[in-house]
Amino acid sequence: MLRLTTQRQAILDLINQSNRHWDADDVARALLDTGHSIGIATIYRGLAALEAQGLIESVQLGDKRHYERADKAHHDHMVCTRCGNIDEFAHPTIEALQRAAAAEKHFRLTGHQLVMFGLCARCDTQGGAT
Amino acid sequence: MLRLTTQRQAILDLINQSNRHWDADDVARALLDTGHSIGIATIYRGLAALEAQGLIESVQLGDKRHYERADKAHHDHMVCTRCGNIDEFAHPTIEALQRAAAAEKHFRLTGHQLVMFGLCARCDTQGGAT
DNA sequence: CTTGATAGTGATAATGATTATCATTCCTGA
DNA sequence: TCAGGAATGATAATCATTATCACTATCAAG
Ligand SMILES: [Mn+2]
Ligand SMILES: [Mn+2]
Ligand SMILES: [Zn+2]
Ligand SMILES: [Zn+2]
Repeated sequence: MLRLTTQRQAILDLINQSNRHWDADDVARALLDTGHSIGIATIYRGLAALEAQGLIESVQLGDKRHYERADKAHHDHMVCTRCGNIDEFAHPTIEALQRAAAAEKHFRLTGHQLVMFGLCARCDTQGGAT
Repeated sequence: MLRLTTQRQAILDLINQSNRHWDADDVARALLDTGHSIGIATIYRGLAALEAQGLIESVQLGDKRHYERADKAHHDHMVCTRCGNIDEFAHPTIEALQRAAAAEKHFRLTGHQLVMFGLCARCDTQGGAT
């Protein structure tokens, strides 16, 4: 049975009280900054345990796994390749077409991941060249 | 300037004469099996160099980068979580809707990656349970 | 044909995110 | 109170990929 320990509660609170996407290191830094003492291994285990319980969700972006609140409707992500910002979008029609594409190939779809890369509005406006 | 050395030619031939997706280790094993002697570092560099020239393309699947021929039209991937098989599909409407979703958020789209996970037709038919 | 500059190779060390170990501590239910 | 499972934290281990570095291949002069 999953124990909601002090450490796990701290991780969960941190994530639930925000609207962003956190990797393990983000969480570690934030908790240390707020006076918590928690080992990095515990953070990894805590994140995995919380996700297994459906209390948080995650996306694999590049080589890092990012965690976010689970109380949001399904959505996909747009990642700014300049500032790293992660925005979200939902598109029911795209989802439906995915199911159709899977069905057409007799593929039993269990999950998907759609990531769009590019420049967020802010980065696009500002720095064009290097 | 890019030199198409013996090693790089071997990598390129291997990939071009196949229809599958190769990670660095796949390439290493295949080349060793056919009598080639090539260091793993050279394979990584060769794959990167060939991709930079547009001679091959790659997809990041999980924690591994997979390379494939570049002479195919754009497509996305469906990965069987049981046997690891990677199938492909193209869906122009999904692509168009992605551009629309990006435009709506004033996001300058430069690339995307759509991966569907599930069971391929064969795995779905056969083993249901473990 | 010698150079010299530059690119490429291969063995191996280093990196960086994540997992595994393991001794220790915390909880919980009998 | 106590035994056993669950969790923690420090640290070692993994694993794909990169970086180093000494050495070799290529090529364009001179
Ligand atoms: Mn999100
Ligand atoms: Mn492909
Ligand atoms: Zn940005
Ligand atoms: Zn399969």
